[in-house]
Amino acid sequence: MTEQLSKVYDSKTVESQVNELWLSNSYFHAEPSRNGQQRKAFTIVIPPPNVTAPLHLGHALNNTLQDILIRFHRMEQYETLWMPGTDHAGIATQTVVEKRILAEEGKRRTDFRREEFVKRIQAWKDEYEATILAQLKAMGCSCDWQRTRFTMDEVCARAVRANFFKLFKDGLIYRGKRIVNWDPATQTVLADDEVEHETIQGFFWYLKYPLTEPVEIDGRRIEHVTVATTRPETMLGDTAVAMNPADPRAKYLVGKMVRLPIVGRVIPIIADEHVVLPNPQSEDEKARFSTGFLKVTPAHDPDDWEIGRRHNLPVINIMAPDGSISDKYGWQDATTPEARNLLGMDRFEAREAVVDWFRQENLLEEIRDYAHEVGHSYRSHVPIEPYLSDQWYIAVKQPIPHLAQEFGQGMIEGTDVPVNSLAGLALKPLLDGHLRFIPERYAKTYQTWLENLRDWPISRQLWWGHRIPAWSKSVEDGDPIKELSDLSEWIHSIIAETDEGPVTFVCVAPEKEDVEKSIEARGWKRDNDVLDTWFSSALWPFSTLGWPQETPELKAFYPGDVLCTAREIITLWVSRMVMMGQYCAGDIPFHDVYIHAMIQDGEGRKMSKSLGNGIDPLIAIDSHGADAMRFTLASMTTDTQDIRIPVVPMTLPDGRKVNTSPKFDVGRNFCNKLWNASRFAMMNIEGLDPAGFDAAQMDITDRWILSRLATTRDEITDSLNTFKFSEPLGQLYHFFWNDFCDWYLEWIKPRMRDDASRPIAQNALAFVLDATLRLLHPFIPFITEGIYQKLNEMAPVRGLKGIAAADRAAAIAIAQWPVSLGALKVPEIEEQIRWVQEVVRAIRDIRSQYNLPPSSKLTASINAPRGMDANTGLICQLAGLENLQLGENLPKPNNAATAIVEGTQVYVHNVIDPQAERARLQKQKQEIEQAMKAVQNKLANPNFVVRAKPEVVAQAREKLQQLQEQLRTIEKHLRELER
RNA sequence: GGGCGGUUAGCUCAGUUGGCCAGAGCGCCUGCCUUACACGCAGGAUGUCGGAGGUUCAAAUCCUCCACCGCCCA
Repeated sequence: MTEQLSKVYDSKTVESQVNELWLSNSYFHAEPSRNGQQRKAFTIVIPPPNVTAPLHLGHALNNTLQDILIRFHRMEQYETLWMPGTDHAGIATQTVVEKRILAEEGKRRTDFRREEFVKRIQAWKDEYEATILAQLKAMGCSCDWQRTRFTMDEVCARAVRANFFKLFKDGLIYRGKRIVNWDPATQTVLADDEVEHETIQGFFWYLKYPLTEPVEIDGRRIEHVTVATTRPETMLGDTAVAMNPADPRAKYLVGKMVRLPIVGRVIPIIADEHVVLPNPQSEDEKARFSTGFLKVTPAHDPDDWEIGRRHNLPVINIMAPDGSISDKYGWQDATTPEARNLLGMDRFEAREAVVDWFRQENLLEEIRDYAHEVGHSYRSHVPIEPYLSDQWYIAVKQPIPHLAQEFGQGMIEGTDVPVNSLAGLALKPLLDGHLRFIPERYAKTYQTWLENLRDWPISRQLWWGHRIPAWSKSVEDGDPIKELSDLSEWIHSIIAETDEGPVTFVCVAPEKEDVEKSIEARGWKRDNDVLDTWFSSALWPFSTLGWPQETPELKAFYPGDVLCTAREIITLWVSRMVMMGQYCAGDIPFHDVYIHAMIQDGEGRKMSKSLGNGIDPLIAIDSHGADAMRFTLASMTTDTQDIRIPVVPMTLPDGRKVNTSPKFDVGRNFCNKLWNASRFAMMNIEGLDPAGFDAAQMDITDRWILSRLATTRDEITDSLNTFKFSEPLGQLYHFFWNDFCDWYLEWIKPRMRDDASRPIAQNALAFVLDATLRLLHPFIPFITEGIYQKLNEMAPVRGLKGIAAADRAAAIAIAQWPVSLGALKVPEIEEQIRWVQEVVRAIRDIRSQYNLPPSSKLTASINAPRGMDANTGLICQLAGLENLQLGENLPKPNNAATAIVEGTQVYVHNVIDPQAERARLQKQKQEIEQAMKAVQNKLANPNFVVRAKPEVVAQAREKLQQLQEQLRTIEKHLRELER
């Protein structure tokens, strides 16, 4: 005798056994050679989690959804690849390691040699990579683990080098001086989208700048102009004061000079339309706060940089990269004692010192409160400093001539984006409908971002990342590139203007270490910076498959199918993958982008470390099971953009305080129910003989459950094909819990004790259980696999001879998705059983209201049309009747409670409580009257009868008729009670 | 500032192109340890569909305005 399922469902045991089974059999390994005429490929690349920290609940959601799609397609017999891996997350990882080393050892990054420090980060990466991969496995993710990649491993590094060289060769990479978003804490530049904007309660300081000579305006003697600023310390770098030419004072002041306080620099007043005219009544806050005079600091403000360029102003950088005031980076006239006093101060210290100085000198006119948005580093969270620096850029709107043939040329209509530019390569597929977002609304985010895209700064002043493969030598005597003529085949060069004068940069082709060595031997120096993390992430869909080599994997699995990610990633990552996919691999990396919701706590707040409201997926798995967590997450996934998961604190046996959520109970209860129903089923299919099945001998409940199964199967298949997750789970929940457990299993019990009906029931039961497990498997893989394995032992063959087949797979993970069971759908049977259920419910209701215990057997009769009497047994069984008569025009016995079920009357005999019965009937009467009133009002409205669709009117009339009939019956019963 | 989303039962959410008395799960109330399951079974109660206008025979659903909450982008 085969051992039955254990009495209690224990998620931990099941999960570890099943993981062992899956991994030892490599069921998730995708093989390019299997992909061919018979099998289509289905590919998803994982959004590689950052090695910065363990996965959180958002990752759990993200990966659950991907796994559902992957398992569904694998069961549909696609050659399915889910490419796993992790991201080095340059700045984020370096920052956490720096923080930890500072906290634990009191050392800073600069106390280490570069290689040493990178080694320390590498160790961190190794630890977290292992943690993350283990977490994914614990969640049941069916990734192709043998292909696990890391954005900085050799394979990915090769792709990065190849792409950089390709871009360089195409002239898309250049060196530029720009005002960048500078993070003084981590001392690196940030891309626009790495800057977080926060509203800060700050001030506008009004500073008086003395004119070198007083000016008379309308008889008033003007000795100074007042500028307003939120960053007073930057005044040290002012090189002009600007005013709007439309300002009436402009004609007197433009061209005059002011003496810059503290520094003593004499700077001009210039006219520029950028300056906002003052207007105290304006809607525009800027106008209300404006004095009409704008201090211009080209080195420390992007707008001022533009003004500076228009007016050819000097650019004076007064800050060191760490944000302190310094005369070592371009500030040459810091000669006054006041100015020298500020050197070395932090920017915020300097701000106070400058304001103090103005106050003491009576040059501080006013201070006004001002709430404004200040950019903060998304990593270090310190305010961003607009900072002038030399960086590497990618030209995203520059046409690429050699791509014109394949992708076309000219501007995309209504934009300034050339079709054959990088931005165009990403935008066009969306406009052409080849790239689709689900939900659709997110396409707009993508589109708007690409249409307004600026060049992409790709260099980062970090040690952790792909070091930029560019070498430089300054252009002192002649052209240094000449000395490399022997290597010209392997290098490309550009000349750029830098702080130190013109410099030649060369980029070396990938895998040419000898060339690198050779040029270094000739005095060329490699760039110290690394590439933006997104540069390597952009290549992920094909770097992981071996690009630039033409590997079998690349041929079989590129382009992929779906990308599943969060919405804040659309611009950072999705767009760049499409861009580079087109540019490098000649096609978009996926055709569907599924954007999932963000998980919030019960109050609608983002889960975060600082709020302490996060839930660790491993805790959820520990307390409820991985399947339960997945079930809950998937069931909450509709197309809204947030999902709220109430968070409650919990203390573990070991004393740790952690968070969990009662929401996971939903999933756990479902799994428990599934386990027990399966256990019950298997107790009853022992000794099942497939040959003993005869479709002709099935009873109506078999036909009904098969029909429901077939319907459910089709609904779920459609839902999954349209990226719905909550809906199919709801359908499965209803089918399994209500149809299968509440009704079918109850009806089947007596048949299992009867030798004649047992073989039929057993086969039907085994088949339905098998199919149900398959349909559930993508959502709750562990438990379904665990039960399936047992089912394979108990009943190795489970087809229904002559009407339905079930393939015999060694594991449900690779078993076939149930094929269409359309022939088993019988609407008339579903309708009949629905009526039976209604009758049973009506009798149970009476039983409950009269407090008749379940053990008491009742007698009932039903006024039913002909043909329903076949089902009396089903009703008796589940309504607890010992006697039931069905017939037309049966009289209502005395002392019977009555119920009306869709035009038929149900009498439960010998219920002797006239008062209670009267109350019941009165209540029903009221309900019916209320409903009638609504319908009558409608029909009384001539406009309704004339204008509404005829079928709607007919429906209403029919409804009214039914209600009238019901009312008459109730009234009759009420009258009878009076006697 | 621009864009997007949300506001439906105590909680978390469904509600297709307007059309039966607005649904589910949890929670709540009543009764049950009915030999698969008390993480269960049976039954029950619960809604001014954020507010105000409008369109329509008919609005949770369409339009306008407002309020509040949230996210993304600058």
